[in-house]
Amino acid sequence: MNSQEEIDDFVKNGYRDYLPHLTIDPVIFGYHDQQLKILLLKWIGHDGWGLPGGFIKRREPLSEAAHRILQERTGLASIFLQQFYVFGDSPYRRKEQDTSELSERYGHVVEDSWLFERTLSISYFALVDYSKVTVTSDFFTSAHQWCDVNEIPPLLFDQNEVVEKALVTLRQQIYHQPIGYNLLPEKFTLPEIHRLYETILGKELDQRNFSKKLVTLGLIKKLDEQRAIGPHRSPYLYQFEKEAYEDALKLGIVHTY
Amino acid sequence: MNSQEEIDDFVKNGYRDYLPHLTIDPVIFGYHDQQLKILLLKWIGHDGWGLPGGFIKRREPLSEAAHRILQERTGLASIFLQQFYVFGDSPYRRKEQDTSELSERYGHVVEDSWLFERTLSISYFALVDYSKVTVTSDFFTSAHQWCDVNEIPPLLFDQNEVVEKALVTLRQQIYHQPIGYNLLPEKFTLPEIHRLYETILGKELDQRNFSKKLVTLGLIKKLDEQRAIGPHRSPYLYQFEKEAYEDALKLGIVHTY
DNA sequence: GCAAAAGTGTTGAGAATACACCCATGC
DNA sequence: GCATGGGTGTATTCTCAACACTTTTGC
Repeated sequence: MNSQEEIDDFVKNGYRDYLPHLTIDPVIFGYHDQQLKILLLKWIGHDGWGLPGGFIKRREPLSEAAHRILQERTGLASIFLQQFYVFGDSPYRRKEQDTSELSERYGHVVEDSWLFERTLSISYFALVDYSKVTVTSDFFTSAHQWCDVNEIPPLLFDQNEVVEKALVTLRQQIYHQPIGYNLLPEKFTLPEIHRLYETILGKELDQRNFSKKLVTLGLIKKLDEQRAIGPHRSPYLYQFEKEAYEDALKLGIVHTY
Repeated sequence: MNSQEEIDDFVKNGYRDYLPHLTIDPVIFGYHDQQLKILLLKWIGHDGWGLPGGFIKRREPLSEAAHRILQERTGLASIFLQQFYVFGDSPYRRKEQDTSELSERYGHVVEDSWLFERTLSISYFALVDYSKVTVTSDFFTSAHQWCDVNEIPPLLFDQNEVVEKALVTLRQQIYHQPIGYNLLPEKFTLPEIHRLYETILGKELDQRNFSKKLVTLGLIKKLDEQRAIGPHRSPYLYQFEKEAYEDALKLGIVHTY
């Protein structure tokens, strides 16, 4: 959607293809090299940064919409993506915010559009390796950044609360969901997954206890291979045991953090 | 909303007051006398039973809408009510189901209405004392029942899945949320809360370990009073410590079940 | 005194925590 | 041989689970 006609049609008639009043706003966590960041976009018509987002097609299953929106924005498919809350306590319309920049870029004044209606936000969070992502911009977004989770600026609407809740949920589920799948190579070392968990949880984890726990729970499996990493001892390689995560989730096994 | 004009206006023009494509469908758990039930309604136009539900007003905060719908249906306010999931993977319209009974009761054929559009369901669960509830019917519902959670019949759409997920969530949160507040008197006995937890969890809990746990966690506090209960030893009274529940939730303290 | 319900403590097993030294590799 | 990072075991504490008898009350 980049030509002037397409945008024109979307602003005027998009509600024919998409459900109004509802957006999917994923908090996309990106991990790389011991840094945990989230993807923020600069939306036209707003000064600050905000979450990516998109609309649901009229006949599109919700979870499909979430994956589509993520893929359109990041190019990534088959990603861990989970719904965690609906934010809908703000009854205001977008129009009551600022529409002048949209009007300016759009070429003429936008008086009314389904885009300005009140929206409820169905929030998902996802985990990606941000070094592998090429963020796609569109007409409505003028910039993007990967922002460290400890340095989130004030965001649009109630989105700081959204991000906070996403982070809490992610941390709660880290031992129940196969969160590392997209962030580590298929075969990885203990130090790698250790750093990943420390980064996501934002605190230190005892090296020996950590590996004991993951192996005892059966979440990972030691392989009979090592990786050469230069002038140091060669670490063993491990693999995820996906079934164990699923069992853990079903049985409600719970761990301390 | 019971007069013919009101219903007429709602069917034709309700979308002016309410957001289309979205319903709030609370799973209302009712506890009384060691029984855990859910409220089911018979909706016109459908053979089977279904969950209660309602629409969100255009300028109404989401959580307010949830409480309003619960109150309209049960008469109860200030109830424990929590959002737990959005179900939206079915892309079908209601119209593709059966509208003949609505047409029949409505007096003439209903060809098209915003009511038949595809809806996503924002699901909440609530806990009430069903002996204190007077269920309110309306034009669209012809009967209601409190149905034991172990004997749920096939429900409309994907609502069996909704109920199942509500029950799992309730059981997971029973030690984190002040779930007993509306179900027990302000001062209650250990056997009372013990029976409540056993009923909700659907299994026996060791009497001694159970009370130790609740007291150790600081969730309840022993009072210096007893209650006379006839020809038996008088049990002590206890009170909830609401702050402890809130701390438990924040700190992510976790228990086995 | 008897029937019915409430109250109370201990033990053993398993899990979580805290903690420090030796090993492998490439230069 | 040395610098760097990886690997490994044990002792202590705490939490969970299992388990049975005595006390109170009203009749």
